[in-house]
Formats: sequence, C-alpha cells, structure tokens
Amino acid sequence: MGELKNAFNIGCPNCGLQKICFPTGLMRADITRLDSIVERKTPLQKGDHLYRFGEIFDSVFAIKAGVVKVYTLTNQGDEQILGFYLPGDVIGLDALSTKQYQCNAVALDTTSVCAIPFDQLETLSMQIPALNHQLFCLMSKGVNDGRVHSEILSKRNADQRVAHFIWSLSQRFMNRGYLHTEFRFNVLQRDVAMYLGLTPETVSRILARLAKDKVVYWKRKEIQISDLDKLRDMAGEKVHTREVENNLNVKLG
Amino acid sequence: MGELKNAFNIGCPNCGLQKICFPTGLMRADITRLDSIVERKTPLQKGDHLYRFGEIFDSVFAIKAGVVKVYTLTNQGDEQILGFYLPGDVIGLDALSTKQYQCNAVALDTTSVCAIPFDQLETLSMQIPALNHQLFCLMSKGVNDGRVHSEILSKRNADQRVAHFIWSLSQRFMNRGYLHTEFRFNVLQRDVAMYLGLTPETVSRILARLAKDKVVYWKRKEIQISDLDKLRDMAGEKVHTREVENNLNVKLG
DNA sequence: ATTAGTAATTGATTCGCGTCAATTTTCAAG
DNA sequence: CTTGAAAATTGACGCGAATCAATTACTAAT
Repeated sequence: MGELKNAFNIGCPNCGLQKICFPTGLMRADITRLDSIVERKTPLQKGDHLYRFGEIFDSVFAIKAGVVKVYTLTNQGDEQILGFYLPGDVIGLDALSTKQYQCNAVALDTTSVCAIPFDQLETLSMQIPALNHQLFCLMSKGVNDGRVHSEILSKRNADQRVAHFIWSLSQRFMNRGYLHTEFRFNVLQRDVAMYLGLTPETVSRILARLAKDKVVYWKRKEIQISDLDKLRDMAGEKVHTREVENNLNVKLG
Repeated sequence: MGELKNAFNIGCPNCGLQKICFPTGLMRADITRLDSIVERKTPLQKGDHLYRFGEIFDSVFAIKAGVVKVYTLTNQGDEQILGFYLPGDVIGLDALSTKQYQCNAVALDTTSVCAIPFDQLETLSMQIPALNHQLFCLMSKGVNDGRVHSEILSKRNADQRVAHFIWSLSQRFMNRGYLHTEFRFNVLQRDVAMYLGLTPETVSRILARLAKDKVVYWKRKEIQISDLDKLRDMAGEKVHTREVENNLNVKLG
C-alpha cells in the first residue's frame, strides 16, 4: 500500500525519464533544485483534463506515465487533434506567449504527471543556463514536431499517413527504451484518424490492409509491428545520409 | 547615396519594428545592449538564401524589409513550404535543438535582415530576464503558428484555405501598421498553393471566383481586398468572444 | 451475465480536388 | 523592342478519400 502510494512520487533525481525530460544535460545539484519546484500530482483518470483552452497558464506538465491527447475545437465544433504525448514529453509550453492555454489536454489512460509552475521555472532557469537552454530546446522541438505534422498533412496520402504514424510511434517507444515492435497504445482509432486529417473509416480500411499484408496488427489497445522496414518504406520516411545533408550545406557568401 | 547606404543600418533603438520584433517589453538600456550584438547585413536579392537545411546554426534572423520563404524538401524532391515571413518576424529559432538549421530560408524579394548570433543572444538573455521571456514568447508563437497551419491543412477545404490565407495576411499587415486592404505581396501563387497543400490550378480557379464575387483582387504582386468581412466568413475564422472562452474555462478539480 | 452506448468494420456511392493538356500572360535578358 | 522561359489560366477527366448507411464488436455499468 505504502509503496503503491509513493510510486508516482519519485523525484527527478531518481526518475527513469531524465534522459528525455527536463533534466537532460543538467548537473546533479541542478536536478535537485529543479526537483524542489516540481509538483507531483495524484494520477489522472481517463477523461480528466490537465488544462483547457483559455485557462490561465500557470504550469507546464511533464508526463510520467500514460497518454495525453492535446486538441482544440474548431468553430464547426469538431476536434483538431494536435498530438499524443507519452512519458517524458513536456506539454503546455505553447501557452507562454498569451498566458492562456491555447489547447485542451486530456488523459486517455490512467496518467501520471509532474506540474512545474512556470514562474518558478523561469526564475530557476535564469540561474541555471543549462536549464534555460533545455527549455529553448524543448520549444524548438515543439516547432519542429509541428512542421513534421504539417508535412504529413499536406504531402502524403492516407496510406502514408497511417504508416508514418505507426512507424513514428514505434520510434518514440524505442527512444524511451520500451519495446518498439509490440506495445500498448490506448488511443482510439477515431482519434488517430482526426490527428491525421482522415476519417475513421479510411483508417480502418488501411489497418485491415496492413494486417492482410502482414505489416502491422493493431487490435484494441495493442499494436504489433511485424515488418518495420516495410512500414518505414510505406511511411515514405527519408533515410538520413550525411552525404545528402552535406550537399545541401552550401553557405551563403 | 549616403542616406540610401545607411537606410538598412538603423539600430534597434530607432527601428520601427520594435513593437513586433525582439525589443518588445525591453527597457531602453536593454535595447541598446541587444543592438550591440545585432549584425546588420547588406540587403539580400531575390533568390538569396539566409540559410539552408543542415548548415550549422549560428544566428537567428529578424526581418526588416521584404519577404522570406521558409521551406524544406521532401524525399520526393518537392517543396514543403512552412511559411512566409514579413518585417518584424524572427526566423531560425527552430534550429536550436539540433544546432543545425532544419529548413531553408530564401528571400522572395529584396530583403533586409538583422542577424543575431545565438550564443551571444543566449548569454545576454541570461542577464536580461525580459529578453529571455521574449525569446520564450517568440518560440511559443512559433509553435502556435504551426498549429494554425495544421488546422488549415486538416480541416478546411480549398476555398477556406485560400480565403484564410489572404485574410490572415491582411491581419499581419494591419498589425504592422501597414495598409491591410491593399498591399504588395511579391510571392508566387505557386508558392502559396504549396503552402496551402493545394495545386496552382486550384488556387488560380479560386482567385478567379473571388474576383468575380468582388471579394479579393490578386493580380501579380498586388492584393486588393474589397470585402474583408465576406473574406473572414469564407475563411471560417472564429470570432473570438470572451463568453465562449469563459464557458470552456472550467478548472480541473 | 445482460444490456446499452460507443467504436470499429465493411460496402456503395459521391464529389472535391488533382492530373493532364493547351493557351495566354508575365517578366527578365539581350 | 524582341524573345524565350516561367507562371498563370482554363477546360476535360479521373481518382482517392469522404460520406452515407448498415452491421458487428467492444466496453462499461447495472
């Protein structure tokens, strides 16, 4: 009982997510200082909101366990889903410029988060250059993630979108040190469809085809990837060769 | 001659873009310190690149005059256009997390920019909290702009996309204190089409209809908006009422 | 275990926008 | 001014994904 109660109460210095969360690149002493301002919340149940559009921005959130969906409502009333966030991800930083949350964030599963009051975080980051830099990096990554999403939406067809989604999900599980060919992902296909700018029917048909072709099996909350290479190819993911990048690396005189 | 030569050499303290660029919210003395690290470049010609994908990130750029297109190349080789940037906009901040520029940035018109070496900017921002905060805000805005773009791409049809593009462009000219119903915008319709995830043919047809309906005339580099309200409606832009926001403003217990 | 409500599946049909093709217009270089 | 290449325009046609509709499979609450 006591153990269970404290399970979600592990501090930053002992957290398994240090490599991908805030503390990346911080000294041990600095992690302790960061830890001192972190508020560890009791776990959220499925359907609970972390924040809603328009609320006064006070904290950013680091996810320790579970899944969080970030979305807005269009004026026609339908959801625009902007992302699904996993343990180690930090959300809420986009509210900064307006001092109000610009989106809604809801737990899709039992979810555990750390809340970090932003004014304290900002004060602390003025004293710890590495923390400040880390904050910049997190936001910079947020911009880039949005760009990838835009590219998916504007350039790829339905098959590529679904393939890319599963492939990139797999990569995220891998980066976190989890099994990346077989994992639990408790998100409705309906939500994935919306995220990809597709309808549930289209996603369902594509998943049926992926199963028939023995590439991916996605049933209920379980995803199993049988042919990761084929999946990457279908996703149209570029293989990063240093050559290509260097050829483009022509300086402006 | 001497005047012309110095026209692009105005310092931050006298720059007309203070309200929308970096100096927002800074004290006069701080602006002077910022000014001291700014490198004012000679104007770029149409087609010149500010930076290219993969180059080592060293500076962010504030645009003083002209237009800059930011884009990437997909593995199929076609352009993914991520935005058009106007005077007062700051670009390059997304390169931060990887230390390499993640996009290409090219001048579409004679363009004047300030380059700000990022290591110096970061050092200075550690000494000036307001500057650090402003940097956070700029990046936060970048994230939100990306989200708006994603929403356009995933939820709106071709007519709404084009209408929204012109309307939002108009708003940006307004915010900069320029004429917002009649202005010069030296960007190819082909590029706008790519940005909107459409083909040039589709954009051309829609512009023809907008002209027939006496809403917008876009010929060559000139845009003239005759019916801004109609345009906003067509764009499907939500009218921000405080009521709606407050209704959503339900705190999590 | 039963049941009601939500999600997923599958098929038939529709339609918005892309593709292809042919002119016309624009713009920069000589 | 001339000329050639790039951009924009306009029309005909086809396809991919949305929509509509009906059935089946889950899930959670009684």
